[in-house]
Parts: sequence; structure tokens; C-alpha cells
Amino acid sequence: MDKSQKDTNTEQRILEAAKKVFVRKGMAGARMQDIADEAGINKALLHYYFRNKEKLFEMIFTEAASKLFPRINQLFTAELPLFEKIERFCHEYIDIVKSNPYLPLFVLNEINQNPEHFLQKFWKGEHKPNPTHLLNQIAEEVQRGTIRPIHPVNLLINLVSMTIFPFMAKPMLEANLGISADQFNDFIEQRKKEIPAFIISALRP
Amino acid sequence: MDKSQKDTNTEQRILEAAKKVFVRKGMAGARMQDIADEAGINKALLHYYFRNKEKLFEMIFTEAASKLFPRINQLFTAELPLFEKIERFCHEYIDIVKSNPYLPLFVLNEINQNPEHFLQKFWKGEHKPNPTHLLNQIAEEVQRGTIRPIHPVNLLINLVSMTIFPFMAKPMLEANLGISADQFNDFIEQRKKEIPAFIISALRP
DNA sequence: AGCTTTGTTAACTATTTGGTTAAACCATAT
DNA sequence: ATATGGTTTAACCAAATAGTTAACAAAGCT
Repeated sequence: MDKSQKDTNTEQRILEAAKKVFVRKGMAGARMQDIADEAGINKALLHYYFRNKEKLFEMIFTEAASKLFPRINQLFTAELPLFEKIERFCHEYIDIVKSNPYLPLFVLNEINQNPEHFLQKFWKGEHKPNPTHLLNQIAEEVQRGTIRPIHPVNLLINLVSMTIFPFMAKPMLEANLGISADQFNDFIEQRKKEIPAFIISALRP
Repeated sequence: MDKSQKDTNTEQRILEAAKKVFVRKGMAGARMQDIADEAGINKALLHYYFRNKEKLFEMIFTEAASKLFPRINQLFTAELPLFEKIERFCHEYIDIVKSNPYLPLFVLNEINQNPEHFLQKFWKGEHKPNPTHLLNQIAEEVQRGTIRPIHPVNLLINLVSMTIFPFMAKPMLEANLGISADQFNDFIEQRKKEIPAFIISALRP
């Protein structure tokens, strides 16, 4: 094991290894041994730092979800004109997910496999997305006639779908459009501007 | 065990049970015992009909993917005006997924956990989505000036994202918007018309 | 130095789980 | 009735995997 590893905090190394393995393989598919190997340590040490698999997983999942959700809230609740808000959401959110492209699929999948557990236990306070502010804002603009009539929830879902879905379909897109990981990144990068333009164009009265 | 179960073909009962469990828990999370229980049979009988877990899984996965992908191709390759094609895609595809709401997340997740395996082994011929026809069609309309300039791939991804993503986020949407499964269905149903309208509006020159 | 706390390991245990075996069951043909 | 062949089961086995223990090493403290 090289110095750079030994130097680093063991707990941190475990968390990074666990994240890597859990996000790739999911809670059920991840092996404690693999996490230990990835961290370059003994399996027993894993249990020394984190009592069991579930505890370790919850830590990773919480961290992952914390990266994904609270920022949504900030963006949704900000005091900004609608179009600017849409632009900023796309821009910032794509940046977040771009550096963790597998997070959305991971989180949504685990939620799907155990909805009660996560949605009841984990979604408290700041973690729970609260889109009401944005929804009201959309409804206002519709009423004022500045944008085409649209059910606010539809617009919200369209925005989120177009932003997040490409990451979830990443392996398929790369294989099917015959593009490399780099090209995928370029494609995503360009969508920062494309998605808002598309939405704003759709909303022209 | 009631008559209705005993009557049905055992193999069919197993496949249905396996689908239920695999789709819910994923390959790694599914337990052969659970599948046996769900089918109301002995675990050994599972291995009598399907040699092992992998074989059984592959059967389910293939069936699932066959339900999702080939239909896309038919719709993409059809000889229809662009807008009509978009409308039909939304309408028909939402119908397909509506009766199997967990399929997209299941399939994308398994592909993600083992891209080489599935994309190389499974994507042959009709299974492989081939969007070139639709992409050309979009490019033509752009050149002709009948729709706003847009990179065809972006439009394609927007269409697919808005159609499929809501199903993947179903548990989150139900919990977060405080809606029931029935209301979710209503919401999805209404999007059959909403998504095409949104896209067509965005494409107005 | 000696003592205590913290970090780390190899070897082990317990449990889960995929898969097997041999016997029982049951319908049907002879 | 009974032999036959496909179907089903209870009991078992082996491999994989989460978790434990006990000994040891390193670092801190008096």
C-alpha cells in the first residue's frame, strides 16, 4: 500500500470505497469484502469503524441523497424570475450530477426497493424537496398570461426529467449513440443551455 | 392454495412470481426462496423448471427488455409526420409502461450494474434501438424550417426523458406531491397529451 | 520507561442462500 | 392393479458472506 493511502484518514478511505461499491452495485449487490479491498484494509476494520453493512450503507445513502436533494430546495425556493430559475436549476444541477453521474439511478433505485423505509425515515426537514414555491410561481405566471397555460406540476416534472434522465440512461446512450464518455460529457454540458431554451420556447404565449 | 393458482400452469406461475420479485428487488436482491413463496411452490421446483437463478433472471430480463425496446423501434421507424410520431410515441409508450411501471428503473439499473454483459450480449438486431430514422426526420424538418433549429439528439432525449422519467420517480412523486397511486395514474394519463403539446409548442418556429 | 487507548490483522463463527438428492405423489396408459 | 413418467416435496449440502474474537502493533499519556 502506498504512502498516499496510508496517510489518508482510514475512515475517509472506507467511506470513499463504500460509496464507490454501493453506488455501482447497490445495497444488495455490494460485498463488504469488496469495500475492504477497495479501501485497502482488512474486512474486520470495516466493522470496527461501522458496526455493520446497514449502518455503513445508510451513511453512504444519506450522503448521496444529501448531495442530490437539499440543493434542489435551495434552487426551487430562491427569489428569482421563473426563467432565470429554470436556467440556474439546469446549470447547477447538471454540474452536481455530472461529478456523480451514477447517483440519481442509485438513489431512485434504493428508494424504489424500499419506499416506506427511506421516504418515512429519511425525508425530514431540509431533505424533503418542497416545490410549492416554484409551483406557485409558475401558476402566477400562467395567470398573468406571461407564459402559455400549463399545469405547474407538468412543467416541474418536464424540467426535472430532461435534466436528470440522461444520466440514468448513460450506459444506454453511450452504447446506442456510439459515443464515448467524453462525448457524453460534452452532450450533457451543452444541455445546460439547451434544456432552458427548449422550455422557454415551449412557454412562449 | 386456491384453485385459481393450482389450475394455472406452474411454469407460468413461476415466471410471474419471478418477474414480481426480480423487478422489485433486482437480480442481486432477489431470493430464490421469495420467488418460490410468491409462486406458492417449493424451492426445488424452481430449479426443476429453471436450472439456476441466472437462467431464470435472464428469462425475466429478456422479457422485460423485449417489452420496452422493440416497440420503440417500430414507433421510431414508422412512416409518419414528425408531430404525429411524437404524439403516438407518448401515447403508446405511456400505455406500455403504465401497465409495468417498474420496468424502466429495473432495466436501466441492471444495465447500469453490468453494462458490457447486457449491451453486448443482449442488444442484437431488433432489440437494439435504432433512432437514426427519427433523427434524420428531425434534421430534415429543421432544414426545411418547419420547426425551430434543434440538435435532433436533444429532441429525442427530451421526448424520451419526459415520457419515462416520471415512472422511475414514481415513489418519490407519490410521497412528495402527496398523491395516491390512482392520482399518479391520472397524472400520467394526462401527460399523454401534455408532453406532445409541450414539445410541439417548443418547436414552433 | 510503563500503562492505556486506539488501530489493525488473521483466523474463526454463524447465517444466509443457491443448488442437489432421493423419495413421495399423481395422473395415465397398459 | 401396476408400471411409467412427469411433477412436487422435505431434507440436505456447499459456497458465499456478514459479523466476531483474540492477539498484536502503534500512538499517546503518566
